[in-house]
Amino acid sequence: MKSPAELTETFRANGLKVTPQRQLLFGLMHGNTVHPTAEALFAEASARMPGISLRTVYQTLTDLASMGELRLIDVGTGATRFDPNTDDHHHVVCSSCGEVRDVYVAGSDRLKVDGLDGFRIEEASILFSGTCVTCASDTVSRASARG
Amino acid sequence: MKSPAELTETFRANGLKVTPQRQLLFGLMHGNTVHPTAEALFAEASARMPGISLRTVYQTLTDLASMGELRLIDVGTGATRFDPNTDDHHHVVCSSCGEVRDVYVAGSDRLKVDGLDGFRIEEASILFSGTCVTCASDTVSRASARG
DNA sequence: TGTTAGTTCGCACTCTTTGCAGATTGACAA
DNA sequence: TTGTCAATCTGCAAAGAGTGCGAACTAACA
Repeated sequence: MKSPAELTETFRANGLKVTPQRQLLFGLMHGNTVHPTAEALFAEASARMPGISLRTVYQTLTDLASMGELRLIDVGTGATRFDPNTDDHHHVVCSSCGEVRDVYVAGSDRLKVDGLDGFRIEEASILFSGTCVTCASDTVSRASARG
Repeated sequence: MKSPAELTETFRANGLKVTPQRQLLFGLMHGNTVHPTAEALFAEASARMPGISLRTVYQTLTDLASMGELRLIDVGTGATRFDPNTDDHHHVVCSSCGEVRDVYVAGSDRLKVDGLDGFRIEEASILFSGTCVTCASDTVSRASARG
């Protein structure tokens, strides 16, 4: 995703207005690596700008996504997550706490794939799931406590 | 997924009852390759057993999934889809009509993956998305019709 | 400073799925 | 065949995640 300053340019160039709400969201998303949900972003935004609406958060996020400035990701935890990293990458999700991290995969061009006949493929996404360190150690702690 | 007869055994062995509703759903899912949603299955079931409730469809599907007899898949089209194919496989979804097909991938063990440090990975799923033949030809037809 | 088109916000509403509780009914024993 | 009891079924309410809409507001530019 571009920097807040660049996005300001881009928005104006596209006939879109740059409002305080949008600037706030540009800032909250820029360099954000936690893959927040709209609700999480709304909480952060509300802390800095009381009164901002969840509707506006969804609106702006959708706009950014349709401009290709951020990616919508669905890791199966219910709510869509937003990722300002537009590099070619994939994700890993902790099935316990839902934490999401970026994953880079090389060599996918050498995979032998069977069953795509008839499809014109536009995208391939790989989602790893497992347990993050924090949740793994929590489990160990609880196990020790139990026995 | 096991055959309806085998599932009957398994259910009884696990202290679960085999009701007409469940038998119907066993039959509808066995060998089913369309990856139906609960709603779609409910429609089929209703045609054969008027009065069956959507709640029961969800219940039974969830039971089968927790017994490992079918997989819950989320291709980002809104509703969860159910897959009786429990082989190690992946999926491709048509971004236009939502059709889902099974895909077999070999060589994934040779991928170079960066970013999984700290995670104990339990699963990796690959989701291809693109346009199916039907939708591709529809697009062509419409384009021709337009001129 | 005025005009106007783009925005914001809140509310109602859709969609998918789950929780609950009373009415039913398999499964097994007598 | 009958009885018992836990498992099930069904309908309805409700939760979570988004989206459509319209009135009030405001950024952008003349």
